[in-house]
Amino acid sequence: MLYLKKYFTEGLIQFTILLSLIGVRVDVDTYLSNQLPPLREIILGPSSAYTQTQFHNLRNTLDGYGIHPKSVDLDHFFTTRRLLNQVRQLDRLSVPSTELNTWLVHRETETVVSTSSQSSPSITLDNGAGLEDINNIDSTPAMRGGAAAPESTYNLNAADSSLGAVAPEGNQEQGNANGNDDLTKEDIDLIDILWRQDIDLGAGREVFNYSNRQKESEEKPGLLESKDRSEEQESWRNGINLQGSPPVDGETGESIPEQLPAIGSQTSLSLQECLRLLEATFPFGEEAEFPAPGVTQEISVSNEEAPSTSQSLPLGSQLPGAEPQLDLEQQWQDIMAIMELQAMEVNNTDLQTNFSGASAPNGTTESNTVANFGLATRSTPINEDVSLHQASIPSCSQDFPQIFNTQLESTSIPPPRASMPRLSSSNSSNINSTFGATNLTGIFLPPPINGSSSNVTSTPTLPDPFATLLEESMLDEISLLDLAMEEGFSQAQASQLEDELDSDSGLSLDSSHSPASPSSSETSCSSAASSSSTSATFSEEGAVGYSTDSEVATAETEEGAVGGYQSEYSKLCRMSYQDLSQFHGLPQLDSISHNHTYNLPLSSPFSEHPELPLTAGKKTIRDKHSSKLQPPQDLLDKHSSRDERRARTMKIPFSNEKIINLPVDEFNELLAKHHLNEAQLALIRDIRRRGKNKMAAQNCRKRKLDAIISLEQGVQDLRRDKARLLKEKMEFIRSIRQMKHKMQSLYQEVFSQLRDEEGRPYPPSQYSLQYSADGSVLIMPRSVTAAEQNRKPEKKQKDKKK
DNA sequence: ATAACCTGTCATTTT
DNA sequence: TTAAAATGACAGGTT
Repeated sequence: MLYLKKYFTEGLIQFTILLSLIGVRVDVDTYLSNQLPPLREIILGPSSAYTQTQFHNLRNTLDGYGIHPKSVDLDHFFTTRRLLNQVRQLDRLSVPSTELNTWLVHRETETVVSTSSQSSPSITLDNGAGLEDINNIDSTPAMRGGAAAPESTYNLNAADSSLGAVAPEGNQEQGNANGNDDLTKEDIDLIDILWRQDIDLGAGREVFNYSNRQKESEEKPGLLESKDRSEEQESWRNGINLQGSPPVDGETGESIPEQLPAIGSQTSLSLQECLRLLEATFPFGEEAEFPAPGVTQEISVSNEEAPSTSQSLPLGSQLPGAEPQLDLEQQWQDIMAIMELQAMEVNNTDLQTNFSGASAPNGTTESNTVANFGLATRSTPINEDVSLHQASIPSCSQDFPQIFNTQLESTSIPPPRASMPRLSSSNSSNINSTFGATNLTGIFLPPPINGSSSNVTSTPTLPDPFATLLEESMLDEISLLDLAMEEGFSQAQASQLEDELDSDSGLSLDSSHSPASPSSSETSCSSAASSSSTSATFSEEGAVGYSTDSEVATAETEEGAVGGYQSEYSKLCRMSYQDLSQFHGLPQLDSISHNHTYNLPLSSPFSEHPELPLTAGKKTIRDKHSSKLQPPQDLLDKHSSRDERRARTMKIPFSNEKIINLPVDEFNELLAKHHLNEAQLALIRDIRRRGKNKMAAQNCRKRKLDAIISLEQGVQDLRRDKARLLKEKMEFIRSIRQMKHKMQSLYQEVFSQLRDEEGRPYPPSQYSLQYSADGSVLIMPRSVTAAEQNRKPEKKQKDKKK
């Protein structure tokens, strides 16, 4: 056993080292802790869960993944674990409104992660599970190394909050690095109001094709970077301005200031920027002209944040009739889009650069902001890019629900037909093609991707403990299953990725199975052992009735029975090994067996000296090592249990086995048959009590292990179910998205074919199609639409279609 | 020498 | 109410 363990462990270590050299990250702990009892036991020894003290230990290995309770890292570990659990709850279906905030946090933290950790792209793929955690961790003294990045993220938050406060008061806390992660309801409402204003403005801007948006979104990460790194900022700005400004200027001219509501006039620069960013992010967004003071930093930050807020919040608010389910759905879409983008970004840095280079007419008046946008982070870490995309693309996916209200409205400049189809096509192409490039390897094989695509700067800033923590906490904690699920999540749209997804799901299933398979193997082991010892077990359990014939047979059966008790646990395997070894007479293992003498069938039931045969039976095994000089009696005593020795001393005329296993009636008869003194009777009763209790203890421990095993199995089953459900959800979301795509195209088609009384097409900037409750479609002026959204649905009908 | 583990035992509770 | 079973806690032995 020891040798096996040693060799096995060493082999694993060597193999792991080899894999790590190749670049494959191998996390042994994951596999060990992933409910692989046999494997774990082989390496680590018998299940620690079997120890009773472990049962009372909340931090036992079952949950602690092998961390010793006394470990110094334990608190840290559990803190991490708690945070991870919190984040893990994010993927629950019931997403409360606060969830939104969490996601915002997630994005920020992601930025942090990206800046700080280059070596763990896989983390970004997670649903942000580790991000928040990471963020928190980052705030710990040990992680101060990455302080710069978090600050920027907090700035984002601050800007965001200020953004929300813009309407009433203006920016107040822009630059502060406060922890205002959460959007208050007021903020949300304000954003919503702004959003509606945007729509009301009627200034269409369909010009935005997807590539533009994407470009902007890609550039956004640069904002964060730029803020953190002033030097790079300058140089980058210059270069970026060249790229980014032209498109922006083109767009600015189209705005319609007059229609701005009072709130619009109140809005400050940051608000404007926010709106602009919203527009950039959302194709349906309107371009509103606001006085543009020269504020760059905060603005850029706010811009950064704005999309994220607008993503989730305004959508729900903007669709008054939308059920909460839709909101959830959209949030899920957000998540999905985020994941997709992350996946995209990981592999598509080249595309990013291309996009940034290929500027499309993108209307923002302010060169500063443009410059910020233009910062297109070529040298920025991938993760940052990813985060940016998270901000932008999800919005794209989200705009679909609003197609009817907003998307076509905003085309004052470009020809709607051309722009819209292009948009959709580009969108789809991006989603499909780009995602097609997504690769699981990118997730699991961070090193090459990182090295190729992103700067090394972030890596050094990341302390080793941080990286270690990330990897361990993220990969181990979240587990391959979750990770795989998340990945599958991210790849939902790409049919091409289906295979990967499957393989991925296969991976996840494997991971989920791997725990199960071991258990199965374990059970098989146990079953084998139990099968071998089943009869023995029965004989023993039935031994209460107590009928054993031959000593040897009983001895073996008893031994087997002992193993059989625990056969179902990992321990059983060991026990069975023992038994086998004993059966084969392996000398080195003989000493392993403890004194189970009480279990040993002492002999023929009615033999006056049961111990002799018993000890003889055991002697055959043990004597090989035990001193040969010992007299038989010593051996007998030595290998007998205390009770046996006592019984022998007291000259009890029958075997302990009978004392223990006989039914009460027979036991009483037996006592009555013999004339025994008080001492003998007391001893016999003690022997019986202890023997019974001994078996009871064994059963009790067995039950404990059974319970633990069943719980583990239940956890595995639940994980599998979770993975399956998530996969199904992914598919549903994908189909919904496809349907929305179709809807969009149909909308365009219908709208383009509409003609007024004079045969002229309706300008998309002024009219939009609205669904009525009865299923008919109305074309309505934008103003009406906006007003309707705000209050009552008064319908000015024009044409009715279908 | 020590820690971890296993098993038996006792005291107590539960059945 | 009692016996048996169950269980927590501890001790001793083994690795």
